[in-house]
Amino acid sequence: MARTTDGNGTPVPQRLLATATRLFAEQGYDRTSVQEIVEAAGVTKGALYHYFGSKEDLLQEVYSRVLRLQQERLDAFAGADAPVEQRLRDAAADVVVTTIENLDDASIFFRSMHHLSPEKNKQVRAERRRYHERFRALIEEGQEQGVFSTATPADLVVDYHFGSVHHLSTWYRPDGPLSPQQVAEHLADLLLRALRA
Amino acid sequence: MARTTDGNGTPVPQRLLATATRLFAEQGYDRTSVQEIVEAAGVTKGALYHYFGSKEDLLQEVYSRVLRLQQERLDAFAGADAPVEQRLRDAAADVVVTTIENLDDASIFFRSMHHLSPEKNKQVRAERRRYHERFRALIEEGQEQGVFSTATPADLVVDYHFGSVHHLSTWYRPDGPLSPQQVAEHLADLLLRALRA
DNA sequence: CGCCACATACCGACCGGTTAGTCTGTCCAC
DNA sequence: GTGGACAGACTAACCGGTCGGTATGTGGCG
Repeated sequence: MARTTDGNGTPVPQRLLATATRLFAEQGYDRTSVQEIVEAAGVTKGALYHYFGSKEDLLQEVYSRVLRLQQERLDAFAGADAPVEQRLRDAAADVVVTTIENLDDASIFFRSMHHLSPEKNKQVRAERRRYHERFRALIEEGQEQGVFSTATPADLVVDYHFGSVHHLSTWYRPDGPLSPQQVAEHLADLLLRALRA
Repeated sequence: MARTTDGNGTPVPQRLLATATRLFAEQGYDRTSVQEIVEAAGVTKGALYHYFGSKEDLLQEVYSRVLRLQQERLDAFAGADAPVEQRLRDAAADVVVTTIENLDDASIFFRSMHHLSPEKNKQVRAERRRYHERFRALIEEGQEQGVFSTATPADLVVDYHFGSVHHLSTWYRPDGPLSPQQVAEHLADLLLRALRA
């Protein structure tokens, strides 16, 4: 029997990544020791360093997974065949839902960015900027068509919205009164109302 | 001659706190060693532990300073003699300016909260809730008077705005094109426009 | 004025504990 | 029997915090 699945059904690398994600979100990157991760995943350090080059690689994996997912979803919504205000609303609401559904990833993302080495950080920032710019383009499109106000620079509007998305991991609780979809609707509403020409 | 000022003009405790604030903001709490702090402040560990009980106390000092300041300012703006939309706008803009002017404090605040011990964390959260509720009351006042839309729960609006404030430490750069006041005007505008009845 | 008693401010060697990462060895599948 | 998939003991570098000691200042007293 291949050791890669051990007692559990999921292969070791995935299990390590999932465990690390949970622990990083709960305790923070620096407060989580490699020993803790491997124990929780039911393996030893040998296994971890067999699949990952370093503890930091584990963190970077979380980042690239999140970024890839969000970028794909944004591309889909932004490129849809609908009026720009509809496309922006859908994209804005979707990123809220996706963030809430992966709250662990989100809190790691915003809290532990500065733990990455300069090169990896640069890489992440670059990908993030691409995402940012895609979103901004959507707003600018609406401004040019006259359906969105031009009172506020598009850049700032993007940061305004992503600020609230970023903040979700601080206050949103799954057992609270609002479902992810409801929160998403409200936040998208606020954005669209702020943008009314 | 009193040693408290050593070669430098500022007294040792303040110097230690200022140095720690800068380093915590630059590298994060866990990544900053006590040794590093005392070296940068030009003293030794003996001095630090003479004035502070622990490394954590240093962090808590930052928190209580920020919270006290913001609460005072909010109280002043919220209790002013002006229409509610004016008071909200002023308060919303002021917290942006104050945050930008103390960006180090702000990034520590949001990034290192979970590094505080449970008791201290609870204390900080309680103070933060008071602040949150004061702000919410302002919005509810406007909603009751019919000048603000009731489409979005006041709670969520508060989190929406503070999300963007929180996010400032991620993207705002002093050498960017916008002054703190300009950013504050824009963000307050966005909030007020989103709230138009 | 001079001297002693004490407090304050700080130094820096040191301690127990923890950490990320390494390395050698074992075991099983093919 | 060869190579991938791990196990787990080990290391070297730190870490926060402590502690005995010292230099300087201050107030009381004769």
